[in-house]
Amino acid sequence: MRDGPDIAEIASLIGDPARSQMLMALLDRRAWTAGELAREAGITAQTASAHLAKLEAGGLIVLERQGRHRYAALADGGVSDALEALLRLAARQPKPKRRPGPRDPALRHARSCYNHLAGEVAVQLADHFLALGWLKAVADDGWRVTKPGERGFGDVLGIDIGALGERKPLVRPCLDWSERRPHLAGPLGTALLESLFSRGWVRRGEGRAVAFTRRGEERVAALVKDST
Amino acid sequence: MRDGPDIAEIASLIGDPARSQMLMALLDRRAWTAGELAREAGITAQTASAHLAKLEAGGLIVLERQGRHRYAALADGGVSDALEALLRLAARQPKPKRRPGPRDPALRHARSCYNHLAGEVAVQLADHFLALGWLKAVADDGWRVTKPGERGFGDVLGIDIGALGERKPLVRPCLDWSERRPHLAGPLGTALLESLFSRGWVRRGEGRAVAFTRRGEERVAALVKDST
DNA sequence: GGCATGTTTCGCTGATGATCGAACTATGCG
DNA sequence: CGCATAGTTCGATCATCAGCGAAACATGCC
Repeated sequence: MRDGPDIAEIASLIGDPARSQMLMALLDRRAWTAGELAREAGITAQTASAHLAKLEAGGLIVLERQGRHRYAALADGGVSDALEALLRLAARQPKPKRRPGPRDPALRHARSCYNHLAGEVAVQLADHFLALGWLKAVADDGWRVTKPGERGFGDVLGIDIGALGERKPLVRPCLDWSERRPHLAGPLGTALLESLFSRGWVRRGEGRAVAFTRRGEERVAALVKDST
Repeated sequence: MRDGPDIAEIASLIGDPARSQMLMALLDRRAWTAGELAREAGITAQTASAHLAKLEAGGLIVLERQGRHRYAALADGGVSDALEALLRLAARQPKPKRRPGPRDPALRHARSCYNHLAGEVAVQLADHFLALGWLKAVADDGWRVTKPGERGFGDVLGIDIGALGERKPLVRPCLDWSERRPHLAGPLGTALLESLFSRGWVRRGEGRAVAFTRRGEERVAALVKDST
């Protein structure tokens, strides 16, 4: 005799490691094929197929056939809200059993973390934005974009803060796995990575690695030096 | 080789039916003893003990010994945020396998749903507040308290809207299990139920039932008739 | 048509984890 | 001191479900 909706069913859908990894990948708001998600989660195609069917039945994702591919995407904003809330919860747990960081130097330097930038460079950029006063630390471990920040992100990086919408946390700190210090996540973090791609400052490398182009390396180095 | 925090671990903690039921109970922001939670979840004390240990290890709850009791409470607002996000996700799923509603007429009429009021009366009240313009429907299936609403809730029910704090959704619709129409949830829903208790309009009945006193029945009937 | 690729279905196996009975410890009461 | 109540630990059982191999199905390309 329970009242209200069944939260356990939804949570246990997210609670499987393979499924949660797929959902994390989908947080970038793009649609992924079943095969891509299988590879991302490190499972075979059969298993992935079963997982996708369950996620769809649970209303967490929508599936669309297109040719011989089947694209999956998060069902709506409510789903990403829930995932992000869980992410925030999970982020604050110390993880003693985890390795201190990626062994690959390229990964240490710059990599993608879901839909934003992580690694050495990402942490340096966060420091830089804070030092310039583009971001301000606010209560409860949060960050806020300042007025100068709105101008700065627009002028220097071509990011229109206003266009990012009203989503509650426009930017929030995400603890960097290798650096153990925060880098930018949230809509602004996503926009930052997209800006770097579209300006040709970075390219996708092996796996999660992100390779800086010569021009990108120079521009970012100049930015960071500027603030010290 | 995963990046970022482990969302699956947290989600699977919530994903167990017994544990999720305990967490739902704890959403009322009070501290419950281990035994109470065991009864609430319909499991034995041993099992509950194991669950509580896991929830604590996962950082979802905090435990405090006091004499021979052990009180459990949600760790912080981040946890209830995540639970509410999941609740919102779960609420929109049709549940064909579930019975249409409680058989007990008393339960149909008025009962508590987590920390707010549910049942016939609760839905009537929601209709009433909307009709009076105290609440306004806003985008994305939400509700907002209007200026007249702030005065009304204060004058008629003694609820100080300003004192409810800045928690993002001050009020949100919660689909009523028996009526299949929304009633008030969120901080305002909680305050409403508390107001009814403190004014002596309702008393706790058997289980989840809420019994209206003679005076309470009259006052609510007058309120609702007013708006038609 | 024939072939490669992407996806799904079927059947089985194995591991995880929830559950409870029983016994044990800790606290409060008289 | 006993006694009662609250909570925990231990061990064993049992159901659930992720996972994969094998084979089928679907689609696009030549």
